[in-house]
Amino acid sequence: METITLAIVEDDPVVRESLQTFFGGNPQFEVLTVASSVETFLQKLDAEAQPLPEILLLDIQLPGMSGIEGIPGIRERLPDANIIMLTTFEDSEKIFAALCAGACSYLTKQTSLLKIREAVLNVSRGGSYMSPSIARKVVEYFSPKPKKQANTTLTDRQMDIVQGIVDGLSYKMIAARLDISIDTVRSHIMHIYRALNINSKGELIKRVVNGEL
Amino acid sequence: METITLAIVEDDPVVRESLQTFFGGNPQFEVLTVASSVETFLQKLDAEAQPLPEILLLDIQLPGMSGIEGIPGIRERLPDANIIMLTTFEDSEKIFAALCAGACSYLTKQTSLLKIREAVLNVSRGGSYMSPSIARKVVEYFSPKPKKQANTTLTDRQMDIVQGIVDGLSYKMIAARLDISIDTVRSHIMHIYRALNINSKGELIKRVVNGEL
DNA sequence: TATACACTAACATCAAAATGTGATACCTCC
DNA sequence: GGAGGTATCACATTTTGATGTTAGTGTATA
Repeated sequence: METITLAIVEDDPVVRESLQTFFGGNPQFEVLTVASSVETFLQKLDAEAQPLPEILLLDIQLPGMSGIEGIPGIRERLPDANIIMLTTFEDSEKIFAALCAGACSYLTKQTSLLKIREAVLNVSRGGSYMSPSIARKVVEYFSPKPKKQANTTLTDRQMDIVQGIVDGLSYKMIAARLDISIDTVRSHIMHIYRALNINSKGELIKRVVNGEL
Repeated sequence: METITLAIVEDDPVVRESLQTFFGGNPQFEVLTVASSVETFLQKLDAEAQPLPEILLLDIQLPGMSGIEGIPGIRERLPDANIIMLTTFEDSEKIFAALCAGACSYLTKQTSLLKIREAVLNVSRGGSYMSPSIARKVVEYFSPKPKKQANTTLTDRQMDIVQGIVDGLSYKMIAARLDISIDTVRSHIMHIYRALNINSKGELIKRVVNGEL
């Protein structure tokens, strides 16, 4: 089995050393770099011309730049590394900020070393692992939304018109596409605007693109 | 420890009975209903006025209605149940369809019974668990997109104008909001359109809402 | 310092959109 | 069979949007 190379960025010395000892003492892993902030981590990467880690364990609450803020910079230097967040924060905002920045796994600090090891292995194999509470928040992101207000139902024909507008067509082009007169298009649009309580193409497009229709 | 009530919907008799035996033989769990299709599952729920399961293990490939198609109907009768998908499919389309329908966990069928048990426990505690390969696809949904083409950078002032348009304001209203003349607004918009190679508010709004700016 | 560029603004023009009224025709539902 | 809704179209008006040119002012950078 190949060894998995790691880096650890964590400011709490207790946690940091615990991780270092745990992974350092396991021949399956090799801890290449340990730092207590994003800034020092990047410096160390520059200084030592060492092999690059495959996986990075990254805290969020750090002196200086936060872990999340640091992700873009880290990914620039380590484009192939997988980033595992390891943090006490469980609020959706931070979770999604981290994932959107490019983290591929997110663990709470209560996670046992064994589970962290499992996460590292999974990530190394191209998978991922998230703490249960985090995973729940992530799946809930997808679950049926509370319906962004009454889907003021438009008729089929009205939806044809809406589609034309969203496609960037002028009234004239919509008329041609649907083979009706431009005045009919105007009439439809007036009714649509009234039904939705709007008064410009812009608002209509926003609603559609936001999935509110 | 409270017993966790389960239902199983799975057409493959081997898998079904294996699950039934495993969970049935563990006093921590109670298997209330077992069915081989969504239709028969719902019938059984109606027929037997039994306690409702907290957690449902649901296959996707089923005779008749697919597991995913069945989720909305199931959630109507079991609004409080947590649905764990258990399936061979690993394509993003099915994963996201299931999650969007309201599933709260997604396991591949290779998952060991012990891991399935872990998933059930996690879900029962209000968390979630996904197979590593599934979890990876889910986090990748969030990860930085391949940058939908050059982020043609607009200036701060231009972004102010864009914001106004996206907010559904007319040129006149934007001018008032930014305390500049309407001609200046026009001038900015002309430059913005040129920079982005577009020629209408509609296209601009579409780009912004799609996060291409 | 000279060049480039962002922001501001006025003036102008044509195309398009927003809004209104009125009218015919076709459904469906009571 | 009449009431109400949808779809169709015409005609008309006002407002907005899209595009262009020109130009003064400030700032940053080569």
